[in-house]
Order: sequence, then structure tokens, then C-alpha cells
Amino acid sequence: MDQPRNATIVDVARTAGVSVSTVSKVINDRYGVAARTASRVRDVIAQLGYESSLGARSLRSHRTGVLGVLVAEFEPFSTELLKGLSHAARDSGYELLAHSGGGGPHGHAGWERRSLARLSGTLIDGAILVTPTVSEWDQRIPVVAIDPHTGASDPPTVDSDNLSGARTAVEHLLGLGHRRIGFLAGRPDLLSAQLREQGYRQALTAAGIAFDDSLVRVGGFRAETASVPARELLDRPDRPTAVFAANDLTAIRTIEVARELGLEVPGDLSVIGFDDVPEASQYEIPLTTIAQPLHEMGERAMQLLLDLLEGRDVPRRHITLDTRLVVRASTSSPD
Amino acid sequence: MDQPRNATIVDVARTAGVSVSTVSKVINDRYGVAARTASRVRDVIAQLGYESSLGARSLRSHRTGVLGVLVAEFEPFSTELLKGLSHAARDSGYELLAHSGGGGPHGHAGWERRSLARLSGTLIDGAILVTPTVSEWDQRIPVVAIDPHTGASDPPTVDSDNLSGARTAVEHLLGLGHRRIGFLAGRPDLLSAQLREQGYRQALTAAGIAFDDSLVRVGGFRAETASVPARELLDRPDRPTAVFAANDLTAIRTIEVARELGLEVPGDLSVIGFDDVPEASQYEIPLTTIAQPLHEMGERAMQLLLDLLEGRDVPRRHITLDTRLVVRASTSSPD
DNA sequence: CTGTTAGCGCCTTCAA
DNA sequence: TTGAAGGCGCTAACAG
Repeated sequence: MDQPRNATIVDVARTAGVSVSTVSKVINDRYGVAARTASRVRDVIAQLGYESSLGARSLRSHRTGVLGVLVAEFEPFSTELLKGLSHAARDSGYELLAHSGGGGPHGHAGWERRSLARLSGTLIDGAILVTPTVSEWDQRIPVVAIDPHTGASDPPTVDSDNLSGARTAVEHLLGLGHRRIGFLAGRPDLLSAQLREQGYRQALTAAGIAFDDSLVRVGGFRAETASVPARELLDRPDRPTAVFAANDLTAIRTIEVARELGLEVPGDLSVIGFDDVPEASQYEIPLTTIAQPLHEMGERAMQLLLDLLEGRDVPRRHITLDTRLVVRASTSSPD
Repeated sequence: MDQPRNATIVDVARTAGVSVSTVSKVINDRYGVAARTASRVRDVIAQLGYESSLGARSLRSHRTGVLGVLVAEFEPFSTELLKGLSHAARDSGYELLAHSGGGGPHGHAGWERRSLARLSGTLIDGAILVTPTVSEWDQRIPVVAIDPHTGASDPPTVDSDNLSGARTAVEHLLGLGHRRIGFLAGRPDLLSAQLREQGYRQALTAAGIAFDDSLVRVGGFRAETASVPARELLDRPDRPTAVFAANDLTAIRTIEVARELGLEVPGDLSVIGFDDVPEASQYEIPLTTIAQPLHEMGERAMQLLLDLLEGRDVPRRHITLDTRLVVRASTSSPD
């Protein structure tokens, strides 16, 4: 039934007794093939289980029916987006190819430029960039960014209201009675991270609390990079009574560090995160956090990309969705 | 800075004043290039922001450093696996390309054969197949299946103990006092679905309860396909007091259908699922379910694939992990 | 050490 | 209506 080696268009042509170009025409529904010939070719295709190679085809035709989703890695944030993206792409006629290009031997920064250069123009007709590390790239294909990078260029974009979300987070802590509130910042190059820091500062200022540099550390959005800064924040006499971490993963890591130091959460320390990834509610101490509508963000980004691809009018190039405070068990009043 | 059109190897060669093959040798760290030449070429590559096209390269070299993850769509089950797969692939030197091939215009069955045929031999060096719909495929590249299809061939496989998990689910319901227990089955072609049905039957038999055909419907593992069969199960006088759904998504849909019918869960109807995807604990009525170690399944599958690729000895070709009952709020005693 | 040549699988003119 | 020829971007012999 199945060939040890995949059938190529040449195998199909030979078996059907026609030329390669005729087979190609049949595959691509081109005019100029006799009905009988076409049907014979189709029979052979089915019989051989032939599928055209995506790599070879794209090299030549530059239209593949495949959209790329470029992420650094498949972690909770990007996989939640992926669900929304996949949902919106269903029945669009496009397949999805999600590529994780970060973390490898090529280091971190610029992974999506590399991914895009490797895939675009050949394998994919358009792309969604998730938290890109740079702001400029090849413009051959339509691109939509989710949670974009700071910078000059501005591709169509989907994000959530990070500024107001961050303010809400800190106001929640203030409302509980906290005055000494630490901030574990995100990736400095991302607009979202900057806005969350800005929201933190605004909320403190509005409450009449002076900004204290020593209460801010960079957590980098990843658990691995958050341990050391979290410890710096907590392992000292004048430690904060509450920490706002720029995302859930680093918030959870903060709680873990706190517990290693013998602190109880939320008794000795309140922690609030950002994102509301599944891990937030599933953690042993369910995490209070600012929820982003991740599925919807994915859906909207995909709709935007599809509009761009079909040449439809795009009313808004920048879509910002609302966030929402979700109170769980990791925050309480101090004392 | 960035070219409007991506630089190709020819652009690099011309700019550096060398031949295309010399550039190729530099890119691939081949012997026989003068250090000065190589360094000049590298400068040009950096300056032009050149990245080799994955499509073109793979067409020729048949070694890409990319592994495929083939899924029907990005839903909660496959994205949880993806987290584990991605984690295990980190630092392996391979990038991941996750392809969702199902659902499109080409219908459902056989999507992964199609995906594999399109990607293998060209774009990817190996693949993970998630709940494949067929049991035979092109053997050119190493393949590991997660939650495999029933059938003759047996690729290396990772799954969980579906039989015992299903028995545990039904025993939980029996232990609560239920005697009339419905079953919303999964996709009949998957081994996991068959085993879950078998576990359901075994547990009933062990409890001395006769199997009742009318209490079994096929839910197909997807919310969309579960509505009608769930309603058939519940919309009648002699409805069951509890339902075991073959996965969480169809369990949740069952609860939704029950509520539409005016039934309270778990007061009027207990529902237990399978998988423990994030959605299970996040649902309004947190779902009692049988947890599969999805992250670990992904990690083990990736390790298996990496072993296969590196030609390492593979001690076990079939890995089965344990399941675990997680009691939440969707089950209680009848009455 | 470097460049020339051939061809991976496919699609697209252009002739026949 | 069909097929032959060229080339997409790249790598792998083989010459020079």
C-alpha cells in the first residue's frame, strides 16, 4: 500500500502515462486537461497516496495555503493563543504551521526574524508573530504581531490593555492594605512589559507612594530567569509585603522562592500575576492575576491576518482588548 | 537595513565576491574555506540578514534540524502535549514545527498521512503524530505516535493506561452509589477510546451490573460532535444518573447539555471526564476527571524520537504512563 | 582553497 | 490538449 519512499510527481506521471506538467495541472486545477486524462491522473494519485511536497511546491509557486505562527517556544502563553488562532483558522482554507525558533543554539534575540526569513516567501503565505524580539523584518508577506515589540515599525497588532491591567493589579494590592509593593518586571524590549511597569508606577503615584528602585527587578517572563531576581526582592529584612509579577509564570516562581525562604503565601507575602494562563488557576496556591483574553486575542489576530491576505478592508490595525482582575488565593491583607 | 525582498544565497555570494558554493560551505561549516574568506562571507551574511530558506535547503539536503509535530488541530489536549514536547526538545538542537492538518477542506481522516507526506523527506527529520487516524504511513523518517490508532503497524508509542483509568472513573461513580451509568465514547478508531470503553464495561461487570447498550453513545472527543449524543443519553425518562465521558471536552459539553435540559450537576447528574486538560479545572463546575500526565507524555515521546534519531538504543518502544483520579465538583452521590 | 555543474520536486511559460 | 525546457534556492560532487 504505502511506498517505502514517498511517491513524487514523476512517479505519478509515469504510472499514469502522462507528463509531469500534466499532473501538475491536474493537481492545481489548471485549464487545458482533458476530463478523461484528469480523472486517470487523479486515480493514480489516490492509488499511490501522492501528496505534493510542501517544500518543493512552495519553492516554485510562492503560494502554499499555509500560515505560520512564530513563537519562541511552546509555553502556556503561546499555546493559549494557539488555541484561539487555530479556532479562527478553521474553515479558512489555510493550514497552520507553528514554528518554535527560540531557545536553540542560535540564542534568543531575533529568533522570529530568523524564523520568518526561513519560512516566508517559501513555506508560508502569512504569519502571526508572538512576542517578537525585534521590530523590523522582511515585508514580503502579511504579518500580524501579538504583544509586539517596541520600536519604529508598526505592523498590525493585537494586544490587551496592559497599562490599565497593571494599574488594576497594584490597586488590588493597595486596596488590601499593602504599601510596600515589589515589581518583577518582564522582558524590557516588549511594549507589554514596559506598560506593565508604567502601570505599576502610576498606581503607586496615585496612592501617594514614592517609587523605590530597590523594589523592582527584571524577571524576564520566564520561570528560569525569575529565580534570582525574585530572591533579591525577598531575601532581605525590608522585603516587600506584596509582589506584582509581570506574568503568571514568574509570579508562580516568586511564590516558590518565597516558600523556600520560609515565607507563607499569602500570609507573609501576597503575589499577583498577569495573563491568567491555565497554570495560574492550577497552581497549588491558586494565583490572583490579571486575565488577558488569550483565546480572543488569538482569534482576532487570525481574523486580521485573513483580512489582510484576502485584501479586505482592515478597519483597525491595532486591536487592544480589555483585561480583568481575577482574585484567587495568593493575595490577602498584610499582617 | 532589511531588504524588501529577502536576500538569497546568490545575493550573499555576489556581495562577498565569491561563488555560491563557497557561501554554502561557510553556512554549513564545511572544510575547505580560507579563514579570511569565511569571515568575509559571514560579515556579508550578517549585513544582509540572510537566512537560508528552509524549503530550498531541505529539498536538497534531507537534513533540516527540524522535527514535526502533527496534530489535527490545536485544542487543549494537543497543546498540553506540545508544552511537554517543546520542553524536551529544548537544547536538543532541533527546532519544532507543529502542523495542524485536520479540519480543512480535505476532511478529517488521514490528515496525518497527508501532513507527513507533505513534510517528511523534505522539511522535517522526524515526527510526533498526535492521535493519528491511520496506522500506516511513509517510513522514511522516524515517527513516534502519541495515543495511537488501532491497527496492524506499531510505531513507537506513548500513551497512558486508558483501561485502568476508565475502570477507576466508573468505580468512582459506583462508589458514590450510581448504578445507571452512561458512557459517551470517543473516536472509535483510536486505541485509547476502545480501551476506555472496555474499562467502562469491565467495571460494570465487576460490580454485577449488566451492560446496557442504550446507555452508550459516541461523542467523538470533540465538543461539536458530542451535543447530539449527549442529548440522546439525557433527554429521556430512564436517563442515567451519571455519565462517564471519554474526554474532558465532551464531559463539559455533556454538562452544558444537562443544564439546558434543566438538570443540575452534580445534583441530578454526575459527570466524569478523562484527560485533565486545563479546561477541566477551569470550568464553572470544576470537572472530576481521570488525569493523564500530558506534559510527561509529550516529554517521553520527544525523548523517544530523539533517541531514534541519534540511533541510540531504545529500551522500550511502547511507554504507558499512569493515570490518576482527580475528584472535583461534577460528581456526587445520586438523589 | 574555490568555482562549475547537476539536480532535489515542483510549477510555468512556450511549442508542438 | 499535451509535453519539453527552464528555474525557484540550495547542497554536493567534481574540477580546477
